[in-house]
Amino acid sequence: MTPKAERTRKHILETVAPVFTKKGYVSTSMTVIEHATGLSKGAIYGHFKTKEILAVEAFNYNIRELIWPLADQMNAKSSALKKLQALTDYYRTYYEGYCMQRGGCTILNVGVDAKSLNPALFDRVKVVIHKLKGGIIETILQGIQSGEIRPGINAEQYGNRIFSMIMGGIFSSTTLKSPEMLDDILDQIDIMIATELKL
Amino acid sequence: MTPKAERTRKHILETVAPVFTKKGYVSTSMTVIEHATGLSKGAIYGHFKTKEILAVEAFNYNIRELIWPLADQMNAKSSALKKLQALTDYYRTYYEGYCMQRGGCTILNVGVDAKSLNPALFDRVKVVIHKLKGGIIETILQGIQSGEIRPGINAEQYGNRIFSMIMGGIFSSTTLKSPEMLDDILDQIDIMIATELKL
DNA sequence: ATTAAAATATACCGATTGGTATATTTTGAA
DNA sequence: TTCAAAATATACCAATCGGTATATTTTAAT
Repeated sequence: MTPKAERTRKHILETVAPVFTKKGYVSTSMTVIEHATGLSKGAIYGHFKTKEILAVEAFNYNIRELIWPLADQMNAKSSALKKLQALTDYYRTYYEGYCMQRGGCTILNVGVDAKSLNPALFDRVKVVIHKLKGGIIETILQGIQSGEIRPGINAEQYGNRIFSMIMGGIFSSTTLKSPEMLDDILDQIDIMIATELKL
Repeated sequence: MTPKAERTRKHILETVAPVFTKKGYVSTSMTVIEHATGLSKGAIYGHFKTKEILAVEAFNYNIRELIWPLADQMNAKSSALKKLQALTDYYRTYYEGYCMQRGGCTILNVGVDAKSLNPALFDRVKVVIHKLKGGIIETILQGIQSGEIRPGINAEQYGNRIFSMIMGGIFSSTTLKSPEMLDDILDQIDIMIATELKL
């Protein structure tokens, strides 16, 4: 790929990704994409064969920028409990740092939007959710092995709980425009970790 | 209104409400509505002035069937703790009883979908959420007054938590098609009530 | 049974949808 | 500087969008 093409491709993805997150797949028309990117349909279709493919790649772009920093922050810690702390800390800055700038939570919005509208995209969301949840579960298991977390703990159960609580907090915060609701849920997760998981 | 008109109006709303919930506002075209109801555009526009009005009324129809049974089940109990138990019990049968038959959770789906697509509808969702949350908060306050719940409890905080956890559980369950995730969150809420709220 | 009104169907409207064929411009190696 | 290839713009396509004017059918009171 030509350097110019690579630049344009990235430009399209980074300007279009938040639009898809905010407006959804169907409502983000090619005309909207033309205006947002300042490019013509010819240019856009030169880089992405269909709108559906563009939506999937935009989602992947969002996830790359969303999951990587989170994984980095978690991996920077060696202790399992500190990794979980890094998780809640990440989402404490999430609302203002990511959500507001990217048209909402990509996982939540695309998860709801693509379910019965774009099967390829919905499959991708499910994979990402499984990865995210899997990371939490793995951390809990690591904590059990290292003696930080109580051995009797059901890692998958708590992984599901933590994930669901974060998603619920994001839904409440974004629809009611009150970041405190997410913060409070994150505090609750911290308490749950300290009182139920911690050995 | 003529009895026939009233029947047709109800027929439209009850067949179209789950479609809007499932496919979202923009993707539910008038052609889709024609096929779903077996009626023509002429008939539909005879009962509802615009698509936006139809969507709002379909949402109200959904909520009427969603919130009323919940309110009934809660009001049937006199004790605050039993009212909260009725809340979690309601959502324990929710996934199979309502969600699956109505194209998903109306509050979650419309909350995400209408946010940047249909302001009138989004305002309605916010009102409904406030009512639902308000009912939980009121119940907690009643429990404090009756001596069932610890006096120091922040009712609004716990109301927000319970609501967010339910929404998060519904999101997880519906996107991953695993009802157990919602059930587990509901168990967690019960535990939270028993260990933190209960006097 | 008649009949005006109410309910519904038909046929159409301009605008917009995703997508494409082709013309034009831009790029970068020679 | 030249020039083929790559990138982008233009102009268009059929299909579908929400909505409406009008014709037809159905209703229900007389």
